[in-house]
Amino acid sequence: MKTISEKTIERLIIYRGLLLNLVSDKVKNIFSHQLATMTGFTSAQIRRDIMSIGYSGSPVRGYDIQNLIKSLGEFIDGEEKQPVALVGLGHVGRAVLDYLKGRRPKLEITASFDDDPAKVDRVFQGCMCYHVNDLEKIIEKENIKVGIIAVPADEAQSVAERMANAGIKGILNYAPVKLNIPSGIYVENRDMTLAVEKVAYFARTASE
Amino acid sequence: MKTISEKTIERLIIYRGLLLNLVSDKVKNIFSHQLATMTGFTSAQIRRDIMSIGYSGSPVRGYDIQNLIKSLGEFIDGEEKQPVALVGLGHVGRAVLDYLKGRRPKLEITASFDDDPAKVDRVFQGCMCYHVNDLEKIIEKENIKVGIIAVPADEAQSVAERMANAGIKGILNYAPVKLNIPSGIYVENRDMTLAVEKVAYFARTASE
DNA sequence: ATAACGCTGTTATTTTTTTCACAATTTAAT
DNA sequence: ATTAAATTGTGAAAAAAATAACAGCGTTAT
Ligand SMILES: NC(=O)c1ccc[n+]([C@@H]2O[C@H](COP(=O)([O-])OP(=O)(O)OC[C@H]3O[C@@H](n4cnc5c(N)ncnc54)[C@H](O)[C@@H]3O)[C@@H](O)[C@H]2O)c1
Ligand SMILES: NC(=O)c1ccc[n+]([C@@H]2O[C@H](COP(=O)([O-])OP(=O)(O)OC[C@H]3O[C@@H](n4cnc5c(N)ncnc54)[C@H](O)[C@@H]3O)[C@@H](O)[C@H]2O)c1
Repeated sequence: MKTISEKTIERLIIYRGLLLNLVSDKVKNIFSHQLATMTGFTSAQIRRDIMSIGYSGSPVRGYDIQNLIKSLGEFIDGEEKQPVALVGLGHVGRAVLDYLKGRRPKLEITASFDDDPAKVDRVFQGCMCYHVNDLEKIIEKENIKVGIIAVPADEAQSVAERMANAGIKGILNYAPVKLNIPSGIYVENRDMTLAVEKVAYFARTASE
Repeated sequence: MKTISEKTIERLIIYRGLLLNLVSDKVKNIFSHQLATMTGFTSAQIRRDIMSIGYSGSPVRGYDIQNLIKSLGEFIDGEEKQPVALVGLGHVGRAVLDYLKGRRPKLEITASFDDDPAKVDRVFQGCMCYHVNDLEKIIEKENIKVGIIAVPADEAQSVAERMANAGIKGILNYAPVKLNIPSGIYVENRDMTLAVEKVAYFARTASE
């Protein structure tokens, strides 16, 4: 199968989210141009993206919503449920934990870690908080491949290294630092300062 | 001046953040290939980006760190301080407010809004929380052009419309919905589910 | 002075991503 | 059956982004 770009994956995820929100008994099908209006992408882009996962619609009828959701799901999520580890139960960690809870059946934060005695060994949102010392042990035992970093900036690198050692293959990093880890591990950075600065730049220059 | 792409802006912001973190009296200059190692971009890319804001380094010496930070700052931030409005003081809103506090001199959340009586008319991190009913009034009075949305998903569209009405030009949206607002307003979406799904996808497929 | 070095600035090239445009196809109407 | 209508799937074109390549220059060593 041809490799799919990061941008395409992002759009596919957007389509799936959108479709999940409009499931109804009334409408069974949807056209690429409708998805285009809803997302702001072009219809050609959408047809191409959907083509790339091997799903086919029908001319005249468009795409069958239920089947498309199913195909997108298989492509994005794979077969098995993916457990996720979260490190750092501060503001950000808690928001993330609350938010993901029950939202995607195939993704669940099954283990969290902190080094604050007030948090360790308690259960948050149904998720056990372990001491960060046990990180490798738990991640290996539960065969977790996805990690979220929500610790202060100067702890992030060390957490990332330990995740890498424990066999994590993808990291979502909320700390505002570039992580230095072996290639082969996918890292997605979500730096809030960057986001605000970017919006501020376009807000400022748009009006000139 | 030629218009600068979104991707370039993101990288410029990354360079600036990085340089701010390594300010020291020891090292005065930096080479494009050093920035390349630190960021993971190529040196050619970096020279090109820096060129695009009109800054020039010196052969042999590379870039003067202080001057480069200054040029990047002028380009990214502009002259004047930019006030920012935050709507929704839940988990996400609070994290954002705490986090941005004092981090960028030119960016400050000067007004926040909620509809929860327990929060309205109180001060959080030095930032006044107004009732969301007064949104237009305050935003217009303080001439705010940048807004952050951190309210529940089904409130986001209405908040966005009110922001647009009040003259906001850029929105950072943490709610997992596509906002429908007039063109000319820049919108940056930060959907956490999307981020986790993306990382999970690459974690899963990388190891195959 | 001058030569050698190693960098930047910038043009050219390549690669990737998006858009265009239309033949093929399915359905519904006649 | 035949026609008309409207959409998909996709090759081709265009646009955007990244990389490569190197001339020219400032610095340093000699
Ligand atoms: N991307 C964003 O939107 C955003 C917003 C705010 C903050 N941040 C960043 O996210 C990170 C967390 O922010 P926060 O506001 O939640 O901070 P916080 O201080 O509220 O939470 C940090 C948590 O990590 C725990 N911790 C500290 N060191 C640890 C370690 N070595 N191992 C395990 N746990 C450890 C602390 O006990 C605490 O519970 C910071 O790096 C911050 O800069 C990002
Ligand atoms: N992008 C992310 O990383 C991420 C993570 C978690 C949550 N979220 C999203 O961010 C948003 C906020 O999440 P949260 O966990 O902070 O939720 P929350 O419920 O903790 O906070 C929402 C806040 O908005 C206020 N509010 C509600 N309606 C309002 C209105 N009409 N006007 C003004 N204020 C109003 C509430 O009083 C509350 O203080 C949600 O849309 C959620 O889906 C995003």
